[in-house]
Amino acid sequence: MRLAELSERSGVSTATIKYYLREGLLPPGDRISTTQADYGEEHLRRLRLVRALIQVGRIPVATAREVLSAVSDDTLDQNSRLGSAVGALPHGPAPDESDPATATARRTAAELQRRLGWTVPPEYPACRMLVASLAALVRLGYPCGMDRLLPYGRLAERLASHDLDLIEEFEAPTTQLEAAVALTVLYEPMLLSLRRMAHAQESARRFAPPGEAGPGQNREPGR
Amino acid sequence: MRLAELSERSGVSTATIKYYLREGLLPPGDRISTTQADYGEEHLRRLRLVRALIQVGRIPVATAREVLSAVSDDTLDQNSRLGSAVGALPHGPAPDESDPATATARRTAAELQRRLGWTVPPEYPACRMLVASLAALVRLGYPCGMDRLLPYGRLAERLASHDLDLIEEFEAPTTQLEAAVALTVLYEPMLLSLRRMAHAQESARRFAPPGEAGPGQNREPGR
DNA sequence: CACCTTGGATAGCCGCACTATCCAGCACTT
DNA sequence: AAGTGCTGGATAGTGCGGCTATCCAAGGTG
Repeated sequence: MRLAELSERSGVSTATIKYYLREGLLPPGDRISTTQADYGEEHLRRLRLVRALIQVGRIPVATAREVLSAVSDDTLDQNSRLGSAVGALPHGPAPDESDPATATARRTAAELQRRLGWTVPPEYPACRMLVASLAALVRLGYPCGMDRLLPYGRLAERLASHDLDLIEEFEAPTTQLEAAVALTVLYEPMLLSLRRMAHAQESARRFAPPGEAGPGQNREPGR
Repeated sequence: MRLAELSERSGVSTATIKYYLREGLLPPGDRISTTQADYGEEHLRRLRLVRALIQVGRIPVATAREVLSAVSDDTLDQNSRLGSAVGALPHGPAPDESDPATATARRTAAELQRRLGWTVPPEYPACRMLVASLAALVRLGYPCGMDRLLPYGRLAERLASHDLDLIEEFEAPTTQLEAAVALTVLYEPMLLSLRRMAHAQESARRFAPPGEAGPGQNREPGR
């Protein structure tokens, strides 16, 4: 199919598709002539994935390119590719080493891992992200003792186990990797929205006057 | 204290503090003379909160202003303030109504709520965010049946219950609201990093050759 | 009294994600 | 065979968000 059709079927403007092609998020189409190229179903799939990562997963364009190129990097084995892809995801600002709260947070994270029996190395991006988040809480004076963190950790373990079961259902290596990335990234907003909904629900249950039916009202959505 | 000292103690440049003052994220200091103002510990606390929301929670400046002004809006009762504050948080792009996947996602979300016994109204921002995430998964052809979603929902319930226990420990109404916002926003990156770490851990446990100790290696952190 | 700092206002910068304009080469109609 | 309208590629521009730099006059300081 031509660019215009790809655009129509995906709902993405031709200008934006050209931009993604330039940025290497989408492989170029098969050249038919000097001024014409052909795109297949595979391009459509990939484009939809890119859009989902960028719009729903809120991943920067440059990051999406890194993630996707790691997925299809056939110089690495399956495991390394997954590591590279997930490691390339954004993971927030680096912890501020000049802040004493960071040191506290690092100790807390290490202790948490010990209690959970985890062995994720501290330089792993997700681990740094954990330290940065904990440091922010410490700095604000909110308690984040083991009693708070352990339940979160155990729930995370159950989520992960559940996610990997799902991923193992895919057979083809690249499909499996794509699924791993898509599920890591796209389940994140889902998980967060479920948590916020559960907050609303539970807070209504606890605090609302008996007459009211649902959670409290909210203001207009931002975007 | 003066602006310079506030800057030094918070680690935020004076230029940025001035910017926050302009944007209404920080109340103005007590004017001592035409050219001098005095800031107290409360300003420092608030500034740290703002920084955490923006840097760790990745909330846009304009949104942070809305959230914080809702927290201290004394024309509303406690419950409405919480609703406004959480409702003002970013919740991603609106679902694309022209896409049939959105309709599917909406039905799935409704069914999920029914099965969980939740009654969060569909116009609630978190609910729209859920629909948008589900629609993206549907569009990509990934299954998201009840068997996948229910466990996530039940885990979210347990997280929420745990979070509200923590929030109830705060006494003063405004402190409690601040805590609610801070914990909603700042626990999100923590939860996501724990999930990613658990992925790494579990994936190493399942797939790594017996000799290896920890999860697979990753590339350099982005920021 | 000379000098330095402060807070306030304004304008500028940078990165990111697009978007608009041009252009020459096809391809399909008539 | 000639017009006409699309095609893909290149390049430059736009809008926004989050700062950052510069300037200024009024105060405080030694």
